[in-house]
Amino acid sequence: MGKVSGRGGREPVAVDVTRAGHSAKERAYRHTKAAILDGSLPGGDLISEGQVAEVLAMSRTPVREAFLRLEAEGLLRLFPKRGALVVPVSPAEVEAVLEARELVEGHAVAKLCAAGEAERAAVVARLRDVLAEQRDASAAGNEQAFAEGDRSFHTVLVESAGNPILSELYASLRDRQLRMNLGSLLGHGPGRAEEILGQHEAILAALGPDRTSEAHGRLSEHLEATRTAVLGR
Amino acid sequence: MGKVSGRGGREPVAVDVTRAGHSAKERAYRHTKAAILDGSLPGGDLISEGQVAEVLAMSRTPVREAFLRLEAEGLLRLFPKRGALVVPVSPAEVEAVLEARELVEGHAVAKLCAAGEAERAAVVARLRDVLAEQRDASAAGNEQAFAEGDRSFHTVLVESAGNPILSELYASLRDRQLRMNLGSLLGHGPGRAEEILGQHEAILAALGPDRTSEAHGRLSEHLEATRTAVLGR
DNA sequence: CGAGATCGGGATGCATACAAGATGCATCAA
DNA sequence: TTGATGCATCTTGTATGCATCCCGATCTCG
Repeated sequence: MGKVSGRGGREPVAVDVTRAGHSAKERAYRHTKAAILDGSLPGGDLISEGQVAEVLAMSRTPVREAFLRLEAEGLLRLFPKRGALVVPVSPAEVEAVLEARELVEGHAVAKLCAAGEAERAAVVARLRDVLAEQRDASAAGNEQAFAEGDRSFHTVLVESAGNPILSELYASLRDRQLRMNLGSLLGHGPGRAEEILGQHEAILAALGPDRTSEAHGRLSEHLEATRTAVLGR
Repeated sequence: MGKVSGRGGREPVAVDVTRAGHSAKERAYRHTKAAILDGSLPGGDLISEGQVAEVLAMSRTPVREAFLRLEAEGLLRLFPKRGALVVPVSPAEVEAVLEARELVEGHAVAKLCAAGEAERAAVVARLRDVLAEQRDASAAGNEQAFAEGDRSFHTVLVESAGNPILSELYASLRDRQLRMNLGSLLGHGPGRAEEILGQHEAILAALGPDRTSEAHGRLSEHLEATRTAVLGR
């Protein structure tokens, strides 16, 4: 294991566990995706395989595959012989993403409400843990950790439904929304964090048998707040 | 897939693979996808880029990209340095697909019930057209046309919600389910076709304001029938 | 006889080469 | 001045070569 390739020095060989992070394709994918999500590559930009390949010191081949994958995720749009367009975030897309989110999360919530006592308790426990972490992050003023906690909360919720297809879709939705939050999540003050925490708690508190519609309502309120926050109000 | 506008409707398929003029990548994609969906490549098979490339008389590069795309759609699973596994259809996947379908279609139905009179009437008119075609196909014993009509019916329904993300997901779900229907849709007699037509009519008839739960119920019944049919009962 | 080393075939991962489409601009004719 | 045309250049599409990796069959040794 850990053979140094014949060409020039590569990165240090780390543990070879399932963490497939050091294939060129993966690096190209992560790099480009990160650049799109954090706003380094603004929507509307036209980028080329060659650019990225040069920056990452690799050939166009892995970059090409990364682009293809990003197109499937809806972050890039490939134009034949012209280049790759960083899909701009439109209000319509914001709406579509939030609608899909509400649909998927609402389904998970409903399923959870209808689930057996034991299973629901287990999920609720995990949600409480995440919520506690998020509360700590908020208190510490750690925006990054807070955002991750937010993602975890919703992800745990969705995955409790046990449907891989919906989970995967949801992950993609979150990624897309990340781009939209750029100016809004960071721009709003600490009051926003408190609001989010409160809404998460409300959802959590409403999880229970025969309370489906209540839980769904709380979720809708939460996403509605997100909507107004993202749309810049 | 299949744009309804533009080129003529009933066309002898089976040519689109050999049709030059499309890119090699596209040909590789269609060829492989068709082979998976129609059962020529059974689930569990391990195929290689080289095989397909040789059959289609092209290099591995476009085939590689087609494989990547098919993996994103959940039809292939790529193993590093090993090959591409045609994902076998498991009961769990059937369940996941049907659950997701019900979620998306149910959402569309609910939205349609809540929509304005004019818009709903327009969609209903289109659905009636499709249903009529499907009825004709059934009467003519044209399995192929009947299946296409079925697909159209549900697709029109979903697209009426106006959410591209959900529409795209739905298309992918239909593709996956196509594989599951191989032995079931064709195996069942004409009684099944009548049943499907009746359920489509029932859904159509239940579309209206304040009838959301009724329409949803009809839809659930329809999908439940599909479930038992697909699962071999 | 069994367990580990070894070797060969097959497949992928990536780099590189080449061809062709698309675009913008300078040039030229009317 | 204006519009058409040809060219330089950028970018992708595809082919091909090589290195690497994985797996199974065989061989060797205890």
